[in-house]
Amino acid sequence: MSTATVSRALSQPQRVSENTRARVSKAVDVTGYTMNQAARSLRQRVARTVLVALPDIRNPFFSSILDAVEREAARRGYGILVANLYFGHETVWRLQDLLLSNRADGLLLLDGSVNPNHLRLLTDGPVSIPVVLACEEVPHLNYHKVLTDNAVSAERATRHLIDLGHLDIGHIMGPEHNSAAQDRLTGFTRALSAAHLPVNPNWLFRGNFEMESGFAAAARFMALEHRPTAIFAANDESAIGLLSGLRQHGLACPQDISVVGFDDLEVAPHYWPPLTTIRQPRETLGRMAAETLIDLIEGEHRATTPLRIVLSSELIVRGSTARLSSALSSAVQSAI
Amino acid sequence: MSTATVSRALSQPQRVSENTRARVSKAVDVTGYTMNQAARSLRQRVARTVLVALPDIRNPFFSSILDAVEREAARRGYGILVANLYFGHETVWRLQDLLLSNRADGLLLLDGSVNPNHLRLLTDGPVSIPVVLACEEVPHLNYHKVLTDNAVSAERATRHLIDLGHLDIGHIMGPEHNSAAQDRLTGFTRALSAAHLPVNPNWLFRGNFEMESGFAAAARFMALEHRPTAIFAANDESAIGLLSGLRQHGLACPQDISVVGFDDLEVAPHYWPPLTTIRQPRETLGRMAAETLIDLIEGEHRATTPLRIVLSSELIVRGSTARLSSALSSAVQSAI
DNA sequence: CGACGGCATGTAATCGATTGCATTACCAGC
DNA sequence: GCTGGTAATGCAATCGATTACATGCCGTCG
Repeated sequence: MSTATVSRALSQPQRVSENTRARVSKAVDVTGYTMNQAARSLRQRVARTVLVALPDIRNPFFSSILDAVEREAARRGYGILVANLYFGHETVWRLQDLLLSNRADGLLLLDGSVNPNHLRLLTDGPVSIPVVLACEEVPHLNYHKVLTDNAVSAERATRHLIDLGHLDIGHIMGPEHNSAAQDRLTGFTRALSAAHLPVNPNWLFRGNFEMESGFAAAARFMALEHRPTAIFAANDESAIGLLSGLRQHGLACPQDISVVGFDDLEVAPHYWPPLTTIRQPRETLGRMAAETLIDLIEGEHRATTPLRIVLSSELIVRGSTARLSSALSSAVQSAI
Repeated sequence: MSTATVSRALSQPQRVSENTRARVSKAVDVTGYTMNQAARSLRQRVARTVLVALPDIRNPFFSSILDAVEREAARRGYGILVANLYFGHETVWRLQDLLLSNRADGLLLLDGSVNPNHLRLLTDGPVSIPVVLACEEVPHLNYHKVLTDNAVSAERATRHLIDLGHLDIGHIMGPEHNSAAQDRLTGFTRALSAAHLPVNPNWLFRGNFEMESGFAAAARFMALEHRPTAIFAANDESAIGLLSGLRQHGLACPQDISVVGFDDLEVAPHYWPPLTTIRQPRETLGRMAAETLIDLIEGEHRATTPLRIVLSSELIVRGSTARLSSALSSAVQSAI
């Protein structure tokens, strides 16, 4: 039997006779044969691997998306190669190398902080590499995207604070060049405007999505002469850092201050106080992003206009937010 | 110029003349050439990729190790392929496939729950695959290992509780077939024995390293007639779940109960109360594991007896443990 | 009966980089 | 000027699976 027949028996069983198929699969069992992937990749010019680039793999938010991506990829016979970009501080060159050298067939980018021009080299170069953006957008790039509606969700979270009677509301922002952070800020200001509340620039704290930045914001918060009674944090980690910092300064949540987070980390319901937050459909997001990318690699959406899949998220009300007690409302105080 | 010369210019620059080297690197710049990794892998029979198999990538403990591994691997020109084993529930077959099909050159196994016999097929088969175990041991396997001393650390953590005057100490265990969990249990009982304290089987709560299992343990804890005054949890996640559950039942930490965790997750210092815990050198562990594996792949430690690198960890005392107030000591109570 | 279509299989080229061996070029020493 | 040695380069085989094309076989239909 020729190698060609064996190859066909394994990859296109319907192309060979019943008999041959049986003989081949028996031989495979006996010898423990496994196909050499390098040879196949070389010939087919395809790696059956996707490159996942994320801002910070240690962050459980991203790693649980990665988990979903891995599962979906495995289901479709793909492996995943992981690259950590450290919030865009790592360059895209390394990615380019991995992609052009035929180690990966496409890029799933979870980091909105990368340089759009560098990224464009990947898709607009001599060979156009399939790219899907997930979680975060990269400005001015018209790629396939799978996102949650950050602005709407942020607006929702902020309105929740307003509904509880809060009039003085601050925000812990994410990293400056991060689209998700920008969208959440947009939603935040939109909610305030809709309620005819001013946006006080002193109450916008720059953060970077990490716990320490929330913790640091607490010190700046305490230094304020006039403090907000509620804070919308751009993610759960900053919310937790903030709460930890405020507690050190003797402020109690939710009695003295209400805090809303974003992401619904695993720890959110078990934190004290349990965190009111926005739950993103992480599993779905990862799965759909992987699906979209693999479809793209296999030539599905090539011709169509870029997809933009927006998933909706959910406000989970827990213990870190409470109705404003009138004694604390500075607005009320000043009205008296 | 022949392709052979170009190949040599790129991979063994000292083998070609100054002049050729310059011409090649110029041409590379101009054309944006990147080597086809599949072709190289095929010829050299090497993938320059390591497979990292871990129990749960969503767990920040593992993902931060993964981060360190990725960094070290990248430094040495290797990519990483990630496989999630879900605490050994996924079989080793998929790994075997990846390894034998030349997609990865070696296995870094962070999961001690896999079936040792299946694993042995990888190393004792016709082709022996380099394997390094990290974090967790697999029983009866004499491979290279990079570990923290779980037993000693657990003993240390437990002794801390004893030193605070606690006499009734419980333990939230990890998954049954997990070596790290077993070692931590061993350390726990060793510390009790050394202090001539009995190990009360009612105070050993089976967990699985996840938050929910700690939370569930809280209910069983509350149902006890005679309750311990301190708990050593096999990891921070179970500690946090436990604390969350106990709080729901009205118990305050550390006034009513002291809790020690293990791992020093990022959230540990920001939890309430801040968690007393064991800090493992995660970065170092990941880096050394990757180093060892890549050395092994490149033929370094092949002949030598398996390395066993044990890293020491550190007790971090924070707010979740306190001296036993005599009013609460059941031992004291019964003595009255 | 002969032609033709469809199926199963074999033959050989192909993917792109590496590498053993052969060849050429160049230099030093006699 | 010739020889021996070394350095630089070229030639061609090689890795293992895939696949275009060719071949052979069988059954059907005009």
